Amino acid sequence: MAGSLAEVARRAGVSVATASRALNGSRHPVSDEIRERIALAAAEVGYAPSAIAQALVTRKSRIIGVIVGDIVDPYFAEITRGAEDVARRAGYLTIVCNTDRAPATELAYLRLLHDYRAEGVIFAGGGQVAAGAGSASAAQPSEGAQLSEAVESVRADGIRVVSLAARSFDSMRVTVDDRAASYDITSYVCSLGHRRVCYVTGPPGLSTSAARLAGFQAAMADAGLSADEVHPGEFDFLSGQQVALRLVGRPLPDAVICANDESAIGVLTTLRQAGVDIPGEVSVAGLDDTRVSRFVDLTTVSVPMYERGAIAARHILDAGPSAAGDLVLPHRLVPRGTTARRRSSGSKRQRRETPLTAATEAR
Amino acid sequence: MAGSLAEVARRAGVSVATASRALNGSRHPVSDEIRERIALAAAEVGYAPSAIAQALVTRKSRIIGVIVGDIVDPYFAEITRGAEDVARRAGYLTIVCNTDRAPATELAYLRLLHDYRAEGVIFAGGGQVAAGAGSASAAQPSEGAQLSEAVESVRADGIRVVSLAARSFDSMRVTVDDRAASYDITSYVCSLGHRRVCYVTGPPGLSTSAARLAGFQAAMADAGLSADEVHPGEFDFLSGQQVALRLVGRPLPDAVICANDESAIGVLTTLRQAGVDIPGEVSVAGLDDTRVSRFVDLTTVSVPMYERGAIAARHILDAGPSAAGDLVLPHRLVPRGTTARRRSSGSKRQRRETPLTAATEAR
DNA sequence: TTGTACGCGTTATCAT
DNA sequence: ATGATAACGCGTACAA
Repeated sequence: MAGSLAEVARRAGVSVATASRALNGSRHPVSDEIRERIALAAAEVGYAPSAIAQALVTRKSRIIGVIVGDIVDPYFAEITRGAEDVARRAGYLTIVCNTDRAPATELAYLRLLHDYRAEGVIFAGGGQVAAGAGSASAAQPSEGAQLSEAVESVRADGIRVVSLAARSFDSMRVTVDDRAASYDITSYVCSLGHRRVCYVTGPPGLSTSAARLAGFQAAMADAGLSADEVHPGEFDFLSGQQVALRLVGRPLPDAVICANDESAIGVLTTLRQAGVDIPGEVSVAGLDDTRVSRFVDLTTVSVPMYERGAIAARHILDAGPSAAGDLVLPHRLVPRGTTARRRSSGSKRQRRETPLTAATEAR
Repeated sequence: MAGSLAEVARRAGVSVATASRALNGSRHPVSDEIRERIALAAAEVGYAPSAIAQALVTRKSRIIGVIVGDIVDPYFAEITRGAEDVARRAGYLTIVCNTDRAPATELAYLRLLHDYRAEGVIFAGGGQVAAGAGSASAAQPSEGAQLSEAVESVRADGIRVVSLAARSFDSMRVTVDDRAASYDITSYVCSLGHRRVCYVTGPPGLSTSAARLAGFQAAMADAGLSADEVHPGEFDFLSGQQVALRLVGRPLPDAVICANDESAIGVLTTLRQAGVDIPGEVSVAGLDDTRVSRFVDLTTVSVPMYERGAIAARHILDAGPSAAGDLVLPHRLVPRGTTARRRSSGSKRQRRETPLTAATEAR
C-alpha cells in the first residue's frame, strides 16, 4: 500500500501536521532540514496523497462531470476535449457520462456525480422539450420534472452546472444560437439558386432539433420557398443514408440540408455512391463543423464545441462568484465543396444506374 | 447542503449506524417502521450519500481511468465507450485522460489516478518503443523507466492496470495482433494485382506504428514486391492529405495502405479532390474500422476497439483473482469500396487537372 | 517553527 | 434490532 501521511511522518520523526505542510503547497513555514527529511521519507514509502481523504476534509473533489449523448459522436467528443483540457491543467479529473440522451440515465448520472461531490457538471447536449401537457401526475413526476428537481438539489449543494444547449432546468448557459445557425446555412443554400430543398431533422422532441428545424423553416419562408420536404432523422449517419436512399428513386431535389454533420455525411456519401454528382446535381449541407466535415469537405456552420466545453469547465473552476450571465457564442458559416450554384435542370448529367444494395453494415 | 447521514439519523431519531444500514444495501436487519422513518427523513433533507466518505472507509473508489491519446480520435472514443458502458452499469465512474501520447502527461495522469485510488486504469494506446540505448542516466531516469516504476507502484497498491496495446511496462493485456492485421490488409491489396503500393506510417517510435509497419513489410516481401515507398505519417488526417498531395504530381502508385483509418481517409479524400478515381486508378486501405470508415466505405481491418475497452473494464471490476492471462482478440479484414482489382495502366482515364490549392483549413 | 487534537461522512465491530 | 464508537487519511485551528 502507498504509505499514508502518518507513516511518512513517523519515518521522518515529525508530526503529521508538519508532514502535511511540507508535502503539499502549504504557506506554513517549515524548516528546510525537516522538509528534506520528510521528502526523503515520502519517497521511500512511495507516498501518494489520498485525494479521497483530501476531498473529504477540504470539501473540494477536483472532479467535473461531462454528460454527453455518446462520446463517439464527434460533436460530444470535441466538447469533452475542451473541458478536459482546462480541467487537466488545473489538476482536475474529468468524468464522461454517456446517456444516449435517455433522461433516466442523465438523472442517474447527475445523482452519482452529486454523490461524488463533483465540483461541476456540464450538460453537453440539448434536452427533451416539454411533451404534451398533462403527462405528469403528482404521484409519478415526469422525467423532466425529476431532472429539474435533481439539478436544483445539486446546485443547492454548491455544485455548478452549466448547459451547452437549451434545457428545461435552470443553470448557467454557454450556448450558441442554433436557430440562427440553421437559418444562416439555409439562407446560404437558397442564395445559391436552389429552390427545392429538403431537410433532415434531428431526434424528435430534442430542443436542439426543434431550434434547428425552426431556423430552416424561417429561412425558407423568408426566401419565399416551400419547406414541406422535411424528413425525420436522428443526428446520425444512418438517418442521412436512409433519406438519401428514399430520395434517389425520384426526381432529385436541388439541395439537402441536414440538422447536423453526421446525417449530412450520410446523405452525401450515399448519394455519391448512388452515382449522384455532389454538388453538381445536388448540394448538401450540415451543421456543427466537426473534424470529419473537413475530411469530406462538407459545407456547414461552425458552432464551437471545443470552446464551449472549455469555457464551461473554466466557469466551474473559477470558484469566484463570477456568476456571469449566460454566454451565447457566435456561429460561423463555413462554405465548402458540397454546395454549389444551381445548374439548370437540363445540364445535369445522366446518372449511372447502380443497383442500390443498402450497404448498411450492422454495427 | 446535502444532509449528512448524521442529520438524517437525528431527524429520524435513530443512530447513524441504523441510518447507514437502512439507506444503503446493508444485509443487516432493520425494522420496517424505522426503515420508513429514515427514508422519510432522508428525502426531507435531500440526503445524498458521500461517495467520497464511502470510498475512504470502504477502500473502493468505484472509479476507473482511461488513458487515451485524444478522445476526439474515433479509435480512442470507441474504446472509451466500451469501458464506460460496463462501468456505468456497475455504478462506476469513468475518467478520460487525454495525453496526446506525451509520456510526461501519461505519467502525471497515472499518478493522479493513483491519488484518487482508482480501482483500475486502462492504457488505450501503444507506447514509445525503447529509444536508442544509453539515453537514460541514473540521475534522470528515462520517461519510460519512470512510467514503468509508476505503474509498478500503482499495481502494488492493488490498482489493476490493463493495456490495450504493446507497452514497455508490465500489466495485463487485452490486445490485437497489429502486425498480423497489417499483414492481412497488405496481402489482400496485393492479391488484387497491385504491385506498386505505398505505405503511410504512424507516429515514429510508437509500438503500434512499428508493428503495423512490420506487417506491411513482411507481406510485401512475401508477395515478392518492394516495400520502399514508405511515407512518414502521424495517424491523422493531415498526414494522409500531405502524402496524397506529394503523390499526385508524379505517376500514381497502384495502391496506398495507411497505418490507420484516419490517415487513409486523408489520402482518400485528397486524392479524390485532385480528380483521382478511387478505386479506379488507385486503391486505398486503412486499419482500425472506425465508424467513419463505414461512412466513406473504406477498405480496412477491424481491430475491435469497443470490445477491448469493455473487456478491460470488466476485468477491472471483476475483483476475482481472474488474473486470467493476456487476451489477444481476433481481427477481421473488411473489404469495401476503396479497393479494387488493378486495371491495366492504359485503361486509366485521364485525370482532370484541378489546380491543387491545399485546402488545409487550420483547426 | 512544530505538535495536538478535532472533524470531514461513512462503514463496521462490538455491545446491548 | 439498535446503538456507541473506532477507524479511514488528511487539513488545520489552536496550543506550545
